[in-house]
Amino acid sequence: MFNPSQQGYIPQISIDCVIFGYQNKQLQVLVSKLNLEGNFMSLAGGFIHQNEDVDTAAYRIVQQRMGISEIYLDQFYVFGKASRNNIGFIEKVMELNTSTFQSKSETIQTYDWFNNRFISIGYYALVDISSVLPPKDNANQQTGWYNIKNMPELIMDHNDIVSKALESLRQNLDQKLIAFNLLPETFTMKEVQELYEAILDRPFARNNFQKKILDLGVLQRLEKKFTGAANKAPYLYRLKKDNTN
Amino acid sequence: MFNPSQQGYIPQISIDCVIFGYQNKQLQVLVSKLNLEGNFMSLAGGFIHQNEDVDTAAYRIVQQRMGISEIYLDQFYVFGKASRNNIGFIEKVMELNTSTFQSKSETIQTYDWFNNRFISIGYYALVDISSVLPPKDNANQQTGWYNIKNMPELIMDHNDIVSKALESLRQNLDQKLIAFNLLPETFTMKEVQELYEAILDRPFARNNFQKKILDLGVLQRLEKKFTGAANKAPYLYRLKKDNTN
DNA sequence: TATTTATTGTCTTAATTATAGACAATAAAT
DNA sequence: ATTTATTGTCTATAATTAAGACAATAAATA
Repeated sequence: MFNPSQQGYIPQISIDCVIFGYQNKQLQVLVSKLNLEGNFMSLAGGFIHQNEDVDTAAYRIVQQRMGISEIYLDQFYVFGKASRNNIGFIEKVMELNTSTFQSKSETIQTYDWFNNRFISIGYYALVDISSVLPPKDNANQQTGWYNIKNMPELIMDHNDIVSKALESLRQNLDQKLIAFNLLPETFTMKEVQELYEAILDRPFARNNFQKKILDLGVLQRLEKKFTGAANKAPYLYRLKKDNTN
Repeated sequence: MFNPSQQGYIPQISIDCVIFGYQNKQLQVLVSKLNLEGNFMSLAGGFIHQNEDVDTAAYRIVQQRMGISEIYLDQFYVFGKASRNNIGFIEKVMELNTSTFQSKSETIQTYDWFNNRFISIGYYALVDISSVLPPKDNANQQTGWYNIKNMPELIMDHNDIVSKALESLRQNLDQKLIAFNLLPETFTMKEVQELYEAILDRPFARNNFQKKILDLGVLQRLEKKFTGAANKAPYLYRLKKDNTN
């Protein structure tokens, strides 16, 4: 984000990624606290190399952040307001980081390309939280997963980007079968239901939900899961590897 | 498109607009033959001024082409392959336009910015063909409306852009009620049905289609339309001005 | 003027899908 | 052996969608 040069990047275009995870029966978004004085919370973002597909750049940005390579990504919207620049953000940063940035004029010159108006391409990523390392910066305790219902204030228009990403995720949920990207390899039907309830923020009837999901024909039933609870054990499921089987 | 300078434009970003119309019971797309030797057919495209919203730029591009101001527009996809540049296109143009472009090296320098890799933001527009002037360039007879089922070969990846635009239009048709933007102010139910059949490329049962559309509650029934045909005259409808009424 | 013809608007019925209710199966605690 | 909480699946009901039927009608035809 603070690469002081735009060498090799396409100017005035950025990518912002809303990384969704699922934990504690709630949809979560990965937010990074920037390594600066002041409470600057941000989505995973970056720029596009001259010889790089936009999709590839988005993968790179999320991979660097998450340390995993198999990631579900969807491009969902372009944020293109003329007023969309980093000036207000940079000014706040300089105000609170006088020791880091010597003089205002020098800073403005160094980050000149960054002060430009930027068009941002929005992507959302769906990751299985349980398969990634706890995404804490050593320095920044506040970096991590935030409940979508209780997001902190983010820099620039990142809160709007999160809202639009959630809207798109909800839209696509039934057409593409992407929710399973938020779950571990194997899962129970109840976990699927709770995930759908978290994403769509509404309850489902257990009996009918199970039928609907099984009728999709994309799940493979595995052995029962040992829970230790004093009741019938649920089956584990996983996505069929191949639809032709 | 052939502005020889990028003065004031955001570099390496373009907008391409798929302008949809409806005529002869078929969905049509507006295609322009470029004012050059050779059969270069293109979508309506352009660039974004530094101080202009991306949405505003798209409106400007379509308005300049259509000569009308009330236009329905939707941003639908970003085309961002690294290989997406104009070099192959420019080379073909130069090959066929030796008198216009003196020397190859000079041309390449003049259009240097244009030879860059470009990221294009796709919009589709829905216009009422009957309310716009016949969009013929005086010089270019081939400029005009083309049946979506019989598109000519377009420059660069414009055929792919059309395909993706149609896909998005179909997706949005039921959620947003945008089809009426393709019809004149007043229309019969049969015309609505034929429009839906053209867009979705499948038949609808007349009785149930009429019920479905009327149940939306967005249409206002007007007087009967005189057809002169030896049968019952159909009602005219128009969109309700205000949903609260 | 009565009849015919083609199309429109709407009603009724059938089929399908979604929602709600019911209950046996079961894993461990009592 | 009984109790308890949860799971998987069945049946019954409601709602929606699709198919069939028919009267209304505008102008041509007899």
